[in-house]
Amino acid sequence: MSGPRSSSTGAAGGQSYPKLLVGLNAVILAVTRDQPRVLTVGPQTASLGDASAKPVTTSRALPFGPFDREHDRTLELCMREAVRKQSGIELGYVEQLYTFADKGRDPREGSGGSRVLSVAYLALLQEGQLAGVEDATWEDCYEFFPWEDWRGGTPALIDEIKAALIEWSGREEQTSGGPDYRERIDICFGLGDAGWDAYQVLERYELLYEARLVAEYWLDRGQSATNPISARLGQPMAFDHRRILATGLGRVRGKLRYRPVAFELIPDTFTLLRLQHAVEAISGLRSHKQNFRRLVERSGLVDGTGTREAKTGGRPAELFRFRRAVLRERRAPGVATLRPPRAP
Amino acid sequence: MSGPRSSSTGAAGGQSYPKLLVGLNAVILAVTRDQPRVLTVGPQTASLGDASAKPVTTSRALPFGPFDREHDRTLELCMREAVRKQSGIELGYVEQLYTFADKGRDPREGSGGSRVLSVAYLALLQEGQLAGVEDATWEDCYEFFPWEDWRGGTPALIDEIKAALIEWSGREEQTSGGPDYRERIDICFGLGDAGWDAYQVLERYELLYEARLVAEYWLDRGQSATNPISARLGQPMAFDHRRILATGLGRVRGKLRYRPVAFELIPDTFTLLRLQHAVEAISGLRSHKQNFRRLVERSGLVDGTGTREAKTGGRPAELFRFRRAVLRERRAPGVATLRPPRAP
DNA sequence: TTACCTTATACTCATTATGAGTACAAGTAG
DNA sequence: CTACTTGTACTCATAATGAGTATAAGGTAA
Repeated sequence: MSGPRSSSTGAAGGQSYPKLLVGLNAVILAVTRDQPRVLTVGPQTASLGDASAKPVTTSRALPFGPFDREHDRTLELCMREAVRKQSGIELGYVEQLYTFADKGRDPREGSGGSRVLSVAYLALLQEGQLAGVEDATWEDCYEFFPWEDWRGGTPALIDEIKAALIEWSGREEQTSGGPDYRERIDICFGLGDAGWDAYQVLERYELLYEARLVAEYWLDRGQSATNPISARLGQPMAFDHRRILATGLGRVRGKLRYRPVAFELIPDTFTLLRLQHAVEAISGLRSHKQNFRRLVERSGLVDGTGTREAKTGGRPAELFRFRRAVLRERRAPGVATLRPPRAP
Repeated sequence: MSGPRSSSTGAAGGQSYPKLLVGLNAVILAVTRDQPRVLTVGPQTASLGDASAKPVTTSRALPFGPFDREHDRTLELCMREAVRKQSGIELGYVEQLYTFADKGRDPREGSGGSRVLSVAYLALLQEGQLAGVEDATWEDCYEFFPWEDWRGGTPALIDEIKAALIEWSGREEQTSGGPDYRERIDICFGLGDAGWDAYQVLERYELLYEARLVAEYWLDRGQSATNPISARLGQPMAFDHRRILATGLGRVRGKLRYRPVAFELIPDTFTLLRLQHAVEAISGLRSHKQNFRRLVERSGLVDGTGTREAKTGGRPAELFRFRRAVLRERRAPGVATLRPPRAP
């Protein structure tokens, strides 16, 4: 691989701006068969430490592309174009997610000192628009974050994670007299009375990384994980893509609460159960069916179409449609509360 | 001003990444004397259209600096350092805001085709930590967004803005048979039953820009504003900095609702009224004093200190302190509801 | 056909949250 | 003392929420 040449410095307006490499990443989420999916490409060869070492793991990556400052008027357009080229998908709902530029985040930086800055975007795709995926595949989000799926109750993994984290924090405090990791552990994994906060996906991943439990910690250092739990903490992704995915998942979960983004994930016409399942898939939480219905209907976000779904094995459900006009009438609310049921 | 040289293209990992200029911006917010403030530098000379034209207006800019990929491990550290150098301020609470790279957003791009990408950060500063500002000044946020301050009831400006927007949308529809701007106007400025949504600062600014009402629309095109209302729509800022500030203000307002960020704006020890005033300053809305107190106390976010404030012209108020431990106990809530009082 | 399965939808009920007040407490200024 | 200021405690109606029970409307198997 040819290293990037030494960068020149552009002078503009009396300020000097060192140049660096700018790329784009896309976290493209969808829900199919009631599971949350993320579009991935690959397998990527994740190289160890510096670029000269030989590849070790193959893992999936998020779709990415260079930012083409010649042809693209905006970052978002460039990203849409890159995704279309890479996977054949035409994106709908898109928002900017985060910009990543930490040193060492991309092994392709090598030791040449070059730097890769990535602007990550989040996109939501309606089920039914998922055709035409070319060199990409849809993966279950919870393959990468098994501890984030609480739809079947508290995942068994959670206790193991807690134990491993507490053990780690104990060791840390002995050596460095370190900060109170205990508080962070409590907050992230809901040990106190706080309970589980679905929103904090990134905080949890970062804590697991710091605690050296996820595979990426070791991959980034050219080693392999020693702790037996690591193998059970989900698939690693290429580069820092699992961190980016965590950022994206956390973002949608948060937004579900106060913006009607759930409708970006389902077809234009849907039953309330389908809407509910989409929300549950993303949030990783179950909700009370009757109350969910009440919430959605009262919010004025949907219009009944009068038609009903055929052949469902039970009473046929009415089909609804998202009512855009609501945005004008009330403060556009979300359709999720994201609270796990409280203990009795 | 010397134009940037033509950029070279770095090849990494088989991908080619065109280089471009990367800068950082900081939206630094604080509350002093119950007013929301933003730290600005300048005056900047905003040049017209391309770089060769002569400057026309002097306006304030957000603190900025180049991203130094040699010395800075992360974007955030670089930004903290740049702010320290430019203003002497040591930042506390910081979060990444948005990355801006639209073509033409920075006149320094000139016609040479170079491109400036800025990563903007949001920082909140506690009152009392504001000393030592060197080449920078604190400006009232509402100098830039006079229509965003509803603490004294609906601003008179709002009706004028609505009228101007409706007039514009009418003209637009005639010429281009355009989309229904009316709906956007309704949503942004609360014409329907939706009422005012404090959160949508950016959406409103962008609508005003599109409608050619704010000065920047004309400055960006090397002309001066024709509509008489433009002069009353607040101070313009350099480049696209008013848009960045709008993004920042909208972000904090949103976050007030669901995270305890208000405490980042006030001293460690405070009366509830001071907390309330900080929230009101940022949100631009008044709240009911007794209910605000109830909300804050019940949320468990604060601890009384037993001591009380001296010499206040009335009954002395108890001093409180933010209770970090709450983060462990419950889902960390905000201390604002951001609803304007409903009409009776 | 009926019994029984499924899923959908309606309604109830207790608890809590919210918006809008009133009442009273504890200081200062005259 | 009285008037005025700001702080704090309560009340009360209404709305939102969590957790059920009951009933409706389709299927299929005996």
